[in-house]
This record gives sequence, C-alpha cells and structure tokens, in this order.
Amino acid sequence: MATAASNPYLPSSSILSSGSIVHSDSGGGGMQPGSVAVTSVSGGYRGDSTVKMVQSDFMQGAMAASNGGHMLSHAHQWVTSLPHAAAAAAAAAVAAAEAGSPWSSSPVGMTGSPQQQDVKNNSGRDDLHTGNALHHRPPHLGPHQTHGGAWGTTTAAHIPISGGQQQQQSLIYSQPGGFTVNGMLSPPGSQSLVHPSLVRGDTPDLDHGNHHHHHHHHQHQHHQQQHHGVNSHDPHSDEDTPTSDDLEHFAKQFKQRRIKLGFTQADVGLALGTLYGNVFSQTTICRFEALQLSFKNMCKLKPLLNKWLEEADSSTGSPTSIDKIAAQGRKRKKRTSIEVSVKGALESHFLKCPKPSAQEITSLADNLQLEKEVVRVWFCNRRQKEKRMTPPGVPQTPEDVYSQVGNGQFLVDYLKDASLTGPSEPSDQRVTTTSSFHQVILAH
DNA sequence: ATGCATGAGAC
DNA sequence: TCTCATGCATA
Repeated sequence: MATAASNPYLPSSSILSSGSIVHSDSGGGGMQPGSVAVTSVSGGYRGDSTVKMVQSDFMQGAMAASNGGHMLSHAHQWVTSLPHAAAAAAAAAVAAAEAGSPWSSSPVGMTGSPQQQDVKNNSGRDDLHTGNALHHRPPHLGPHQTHGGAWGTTTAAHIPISGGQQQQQSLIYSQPGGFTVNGMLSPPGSQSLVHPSLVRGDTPDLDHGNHHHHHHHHQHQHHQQQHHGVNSHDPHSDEDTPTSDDLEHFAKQFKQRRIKLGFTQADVGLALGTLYGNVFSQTTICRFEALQLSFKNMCKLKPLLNKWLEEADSSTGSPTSIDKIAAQGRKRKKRTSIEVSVKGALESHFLKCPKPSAQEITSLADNLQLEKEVVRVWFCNRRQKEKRMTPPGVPQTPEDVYSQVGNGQFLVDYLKDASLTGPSEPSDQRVTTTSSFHQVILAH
C-alpha cells in the first residue's frame, strides 16, 4: 500500500486532466500487497445552497458537526473545491455524461423494495425556477406511500413481481435539428420556457402519482397487465400506483423518446430542476431508465419524467433553460477505490454476513487495512445493490419471465430468511430475477 | 454505467 | 447505525 498520498489538496483543474495519486490512509506501515486504496482526485462540489434546499444545507452543517465521530483519519483526504473550478465543473457536467451506448445490454429485472419508509419529498423547491417560469403548477410530489409497495406484500404472501424484460434498443441516434442537444445551455437570460401548464390543459391527468389515497395492503393484487400498446396511455394513471409493468414500460418509452429528442440523461435531470425545482443527476435518470431504483422511488420519479416528456414533445425547439446549479465549494471525501483482491474479501464476507456488527467491521477493516468507515459504507452499498441488482446479461424471453415469477417468490422467502441473521430485520423483501437468484443460491 | 459517498430519517 | 434516495467521480 502506498502510504504515500497525504496530498490532500490538488489542483481542481484535474477534473479534466485528471490527477490521480495512489494513496492509502490506513496509516499503518503494512505493505500488504492488496490492501491498496487508490484515490483519485478531483474537485468535489455540491450544488446546493443556491439552487437547492437551503434548509438542507443548514441541516447538513448541523449533522456534520454532530456526527463527526468517525472522521478522525479522514481530514487529510478531503478535497476542497476551488473557486474557479465551479464554472468548469458546470460546463463539464453538461458536456460529459453522454450516454452513447446505442444498445444497452442490461436486461432489466425489477427489484422490489417495499420499505415503508415514507417518501419525504425533500423537494428543495425554492424559488429556483420562479425566475422566468410563470409558476408552473406546484409539483405536488407528495409521499405516495403505497405501503407495502406494489412489488411485494409485506407478508410475502403474494408478490406481484414483474418479470424483467429486456430493452430492445436498436435505436438510431436521430437528432431533430430543432433541439439543441448538446448545447442545451441556452443563452443566459433567454429562457423561453414553455410552461407545462398551458400544454397540459388538454390532458385531464397524466399520472402524477400523487393522488394516493389508495394505500391499503394489497393482499391480493392483480397481475400487471402484460402489455399495452406503446401508444396507449396508462389506463390507470392517477389513482393507483403504477404496476411494475407500467414502470417498466414507461421507463423504456421514456428512454426512447429522450434519445430521439436528442437529450442526454443529464439534460433531463437538469430540466427537471428548472421545471419543478428538483434537480436530478444523470445517475438518477440513468437508474430510472434501467429500473434500478426502488419501486417507490420509481413511482415518485415517474410523474416528473412524464411531465418532462410531454413538454419536450410539445415544445418545439425551445430548449428548456437550465440554470445550472452553481456548484458551491464543498468538501467531499475522495473516492477510494478498493482493490480487486480486497473487494473479493469483502464480497466473501458479505456472503457470510451481509450485516456485520460494528466490531466485525472494525476488525475487517483492520485486516484489509481500510478505514472502518469505508468498510461500513461498502456494506451499506452492497446491501443496497442487492436490493436492486439488475440481472447482468440474462437474456430473458417472455416465457422466462413467467417462470421467474415463481422463482422470485421463492427468492423472496429465501432471502428474507437468510437475511434475518441480525437481531432485527424488517421483513425485507426484494424481487430479484434469475441472476440474483443464482447468486444467492451459490452463496450457500 | 457504476462504485463509493453523503445525509436525512427511521429505529 | 441502518436504510434509502441521490449524486460525484470514474472506468
């Protein structure tokens, strides 16, 4: 492990040039081959204050101060953002992230996470967009708590999983001249925003899945309707929670349209920000399209994306302006990359015990020469991943999908049982597809 | 497209 | 402290 590092601050210009240093802060002098943590540097920003929730920012400060229990050895590895970097960052953000893969190969499998955590709409909806936008309808993104969630009932009695389908995707990148694909950044000031309100007059209701007075445990839920024409609108959009099939279908369509219109995932994320005050990153849009979010999360985002779609359709050429988030200086821990070998170790531990105790984490971290926090986070992320894991390259045929329902059902029980290793494990169910299934089986 | 990270909220 | 929603940074 290169104990080198210790170079906390670097030129943020590295965003482009990339400066990466080998660095391991486990402090120990152990030259364990394999416990090397490489961290690459870059300016870290966190657009918040200006555009985002002010309160949140405030809170964050409070939190940071109060829970800074583990940041002992971290201090040196935090990067501070440089002033001038902001501009570059913003530009880069827009320019980058071009999802150019003409064909995504990931067969989508849905995962269900019925966690009953309420959906706080942390919509930091301030007057961000009010600038030019006549007030668009207040994004009443309310917590659509569908309780157990449509993907699984809490009792595991019956799980309406949807077989994952795969995305076809043989689309050709066609860019209508009307849109400023890359140059979505409309000239500052000239923001011709087509307020959705007008356009939306004729549409009785899209599914802003927010009229959720429909939350009862679906003890028995109908199977999702398999397919509805691509053109047909969701028969039921409002009242009820969309089925996993709906989501799948929507996501698929959304991606198609988005691409046809020549927008990148990042574009959409930003547009949502100006439209509703909720900015999303390319990551989120990407995960939405890939159905890699929890069911609940999918439901929450769908209405917004749907709106965006409508607008994108109707607005001919008027680029939805984006007041890009003015990234503000904020330190963020450098991303540590864990070595393969170490990952392997972690992985095997995970299989044995997905939820190690603090003690275990500590010792594990010690052995692997990683910070405890890193290990802890790794497990957290690993668990999250488990819950949504999209089956890698498992070509599925419609028939397979059906058969998988059974497996999925089984899986749920199986996993639930397995994950109950801890003292208190909420009925955690997830609907995974074949791949995960195998994975679990292999693990035992 | 994904790995590691942050932070708010639930327990 | 975990989960969950999200995102920066990266391959």
